[in-house]
Amino acid sequence: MPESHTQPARFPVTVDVVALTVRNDALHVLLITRLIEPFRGMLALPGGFVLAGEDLATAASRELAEETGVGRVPGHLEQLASYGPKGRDPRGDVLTVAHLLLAPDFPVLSAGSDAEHVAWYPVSHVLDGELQLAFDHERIFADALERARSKLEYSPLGAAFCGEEFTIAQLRAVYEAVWGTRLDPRNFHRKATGTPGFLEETGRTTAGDAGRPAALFRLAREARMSIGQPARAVLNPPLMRPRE
Amino acid sequence: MPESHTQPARFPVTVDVVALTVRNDALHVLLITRLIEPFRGMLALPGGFVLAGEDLATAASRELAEETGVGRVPGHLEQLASYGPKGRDPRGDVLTVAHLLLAPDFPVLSAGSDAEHVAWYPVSHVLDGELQLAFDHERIFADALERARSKLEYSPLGAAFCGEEFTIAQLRAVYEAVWGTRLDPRNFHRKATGTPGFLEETGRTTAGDAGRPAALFRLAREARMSIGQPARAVLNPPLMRPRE
DNA sequence: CCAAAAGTGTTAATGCTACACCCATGG
DNA sequence: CCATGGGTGTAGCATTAACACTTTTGG
Repeated sequence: MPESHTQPARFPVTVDVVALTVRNDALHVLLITRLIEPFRGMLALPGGFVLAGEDLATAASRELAEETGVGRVPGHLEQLASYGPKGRDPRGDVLTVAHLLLAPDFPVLSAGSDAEHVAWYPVSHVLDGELQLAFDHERIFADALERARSKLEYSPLGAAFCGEEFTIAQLRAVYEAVWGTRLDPRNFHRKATGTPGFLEETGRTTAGDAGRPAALFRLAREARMSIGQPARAVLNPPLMRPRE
Repeated sequence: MPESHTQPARFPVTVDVVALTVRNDALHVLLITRLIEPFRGMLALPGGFVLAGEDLATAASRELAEETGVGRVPGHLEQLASYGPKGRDPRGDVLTVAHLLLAPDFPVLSAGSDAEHVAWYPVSHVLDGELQLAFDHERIFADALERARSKLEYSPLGAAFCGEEFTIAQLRAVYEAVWGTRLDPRNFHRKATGTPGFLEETGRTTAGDAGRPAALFRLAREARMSIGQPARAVLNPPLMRPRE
């Protein structure tokens, strides 16, 4: 970090969050409707300016909490990448540090902070162009989706979409929704339960649904560290998504 | 990117680069010796402030070129992650966007820009604590190393450490240096040459060394896109590093 | 001819895919 | 007792790891 010849410029820095969840077996993304210019009336990723004395992860979860009206945002938050500062905001050069949240479905209290409408939207509607995003958020969203998809292969973070306890079928539904593929239930079951350090049996089972009750699992201790925290538990060999 | 209640703070933004290369079969990292406070006399990653109107990748390669005295920096440059802005620089809150460069061995012209000594250092000396880095650069370095190691598994970027043309043995030496493991030459050869879309035969061979001459290869067209550019060619199935 | 490095063949172990089959529950 | 989903067994295929062996050069 040596000094440059030129005066160091100072930039406004924002955090934007691509929050993903699975509801009704479909992947959804959290979007706000902008009520002010620029891009008034358009959809955008939730986010906001980093305040003085604040860290990136702090800013990201603060903004999310403010805009969704949730006390503490559940799930796994991680940094994605930074974009800019050149030419991505008509008002001037703004650097944004994008983040990725993988979360269980949680209700958003729409009139969160400053009258910006927040809601979950199906990812498919963004991908097929039916919903358009402001700024360069479409690109950030695409990068986030690719990151999420590849994370499921080699990390236990698929479970970040589930609650504390979940069945193998629920976990499989996550993989199918994120990857957009069908997976063989039997082979998935074997792979998920057979991977050391991934899942832990709770001993309890579901009841009330059709068919045989399913055993409930939770993330194993070592894997649980990586939800919300930077630790790196790894699935080895990876759970590979089918190619083309 | 909605407005916050508070006045948006403005931050100085730097780019830091973890430049890696393989020389003498050992992984090396490019470091500068700081000649000014803070951390005067200590080693640090090359980098500097992002200028007004500049993009992150531009700033990173500009700083690298300035500090090494090289016209155009060779190899593959990609963004790693952002750190800060809180509490990482004693002079105040500075956000840094770290980058990763995988490059063939190139000479650094030491009196590059503003009298900061630049040189390649063995990665092992940083890992074992013999060399200590300023700021939070030790952590950034660790993240970069892990990124480089995993990139070799599923991307063709190992070739970014080689020149235009290279033998399979040279490529294998890269993998061994980065991963710190030995690989079976025969199996590596088969895997490297047998992976579709990875390598392309040039038809030419080496001469003058001991033993049978080796065939020279270059990256296949589709894989070459990902050197220096954001494209994502993928090795599938991955070339896995041995675990523990 | 010998040493050295490049490159090929072969075999056993491992992991994955596909699918037959059994298990446990609700209606 | 049947439909529904949970869960296990197993055969065939692909990939890998280990290593014997052949090829092609320089000395």
